[in-house]
Amino acid sequence: MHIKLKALLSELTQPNQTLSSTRIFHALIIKNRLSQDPFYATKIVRFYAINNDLISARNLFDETPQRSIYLWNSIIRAYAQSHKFHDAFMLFKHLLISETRPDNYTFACVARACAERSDIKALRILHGKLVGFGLELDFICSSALVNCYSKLGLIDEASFVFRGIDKPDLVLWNAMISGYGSCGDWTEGIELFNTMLNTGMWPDGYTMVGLITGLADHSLLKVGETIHGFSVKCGLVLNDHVASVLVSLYSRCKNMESACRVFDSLIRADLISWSALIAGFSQAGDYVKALSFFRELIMNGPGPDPILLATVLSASAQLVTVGPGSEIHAYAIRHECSTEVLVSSALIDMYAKCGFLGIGVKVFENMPKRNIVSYNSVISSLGLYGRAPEAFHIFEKILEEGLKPDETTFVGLLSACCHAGLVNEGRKYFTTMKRVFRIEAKTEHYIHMVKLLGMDGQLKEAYDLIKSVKGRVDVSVWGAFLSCCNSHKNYEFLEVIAKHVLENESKDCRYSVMLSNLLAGDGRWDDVKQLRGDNGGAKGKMPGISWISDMSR
DNA sequence: GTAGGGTTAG
Repeated sequence: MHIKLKALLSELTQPNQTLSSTRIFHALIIKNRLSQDPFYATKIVRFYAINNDLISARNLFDETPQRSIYLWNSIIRAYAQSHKFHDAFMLFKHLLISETRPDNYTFACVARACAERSDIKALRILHGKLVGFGLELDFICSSALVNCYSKLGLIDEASFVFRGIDKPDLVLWNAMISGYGSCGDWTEGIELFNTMLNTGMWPDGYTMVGLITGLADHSLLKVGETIHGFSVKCGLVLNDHVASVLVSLYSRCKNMESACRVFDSLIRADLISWSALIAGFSQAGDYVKALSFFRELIMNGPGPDPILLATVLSASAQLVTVGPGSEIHAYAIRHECSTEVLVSSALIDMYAKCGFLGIGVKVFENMPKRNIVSYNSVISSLGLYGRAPEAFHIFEKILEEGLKPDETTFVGLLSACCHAGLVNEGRKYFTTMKRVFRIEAKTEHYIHMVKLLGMDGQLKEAYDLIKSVKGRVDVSVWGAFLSCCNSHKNYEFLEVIAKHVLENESKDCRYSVMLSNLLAGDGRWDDVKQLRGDNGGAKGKMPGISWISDMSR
């Protein structure tokens, strides 16, 4: 009988085993009176955990009198992995007062739970306990600690743990390198990488991923390319994980040519790589390509998930045609994920931007569960159509629900005020945001307030508001002010505006166009000519149309 | 004990 059970067990260990096969196995174990055996109990607990049946897992744990450390670890891990951290910690506490001694895996698992719930205090206590058990030099514990400390931004503590280890293994090196990577300290990461190579340790895919993940912007693209080149040169297999990180790196930097090249080299691209590529095209503004890759994925690739659907919906919103977006909506309905918060929020926005506010509102009303993003979506959408009172009403609902409005909520509200020309309401929300909700005003908020005041002719007030900003004022705020001065033909603030716009000249030529309009309005033709002649980089980009229209005015 | 993608703000 045992042999038969062992055979069944190995069959169950296959990745595609299900909850029902676990139940059958459990029943068999009970029938053979083996359920008291911690070995089988552990296996079944793990199977239940994989199938998200924590209740059965817990029942079995409770019913097993002899609890090996494997059994304890399995049930603790089961809770931790489904983010039931409180239960995981309670069990851990029970374990500590039981006769069983926790092992390195227990500490590693609980440490990870601390990191996932951002509980620095608990992690430190755990660290102390682990030292008490004499596990501070254990590779598994210390790599878990290095990971957790760096995930919580405590890179110095991570490095302290790392330096305490005499001859780190590859996983520990990788943990420390990716710690530096994830906190953006790529110079330290590369230095450590060199040290590692000097000790004779050979990198693997994890090392490369760790090195590259922190590189996010254009200035670091070269570094990424060098690392990419290094791994190819050293004959390191560009396994799909490394390749997918590269796809994501190149996509983030909007270098879609390289992203595609690496993507094509993938033997079998998984959902994450597809998503990185599609998001890359979308962020680079190539929405059509993003959607065509999405179509290809639907036909040949893995099934999309809510995250990807939200990405492609935002891409189709940018196209301002409802066709692609509603096709995606239909797809989402067919696959029963149209009511996911992520998907619905993107749907509301897409319908509103494509001219179908009503459908967007319907989607909102049909949502079984909402979060602040969904509320923000509907507020901005209503605002976009000038339906400010309804947007205000949604805001009240947020408060009734006990949700916390965020920065974006107020961007939406202020934009609604702008679209409806409600200066006093805008002022009120701006103050409430700062005083009641302690949200600091950001560029977007200032843009809307400046527009709101400026369009109402309160140019002096708008100017005072800009001057009250602590720190750097983004050129777009000056741009908003400039456009108000233009429409009121007010030349009082011309000099100060010109100063700020010209400082940011190369960034965006729209502002110099508007500035030349203002100058022209004031009859300062020499300045206009100078602006057109002396603006270096922006020169070629400056459209001639505003110039011509101003001359003929 | 180690890896990658995300919605709202015109």
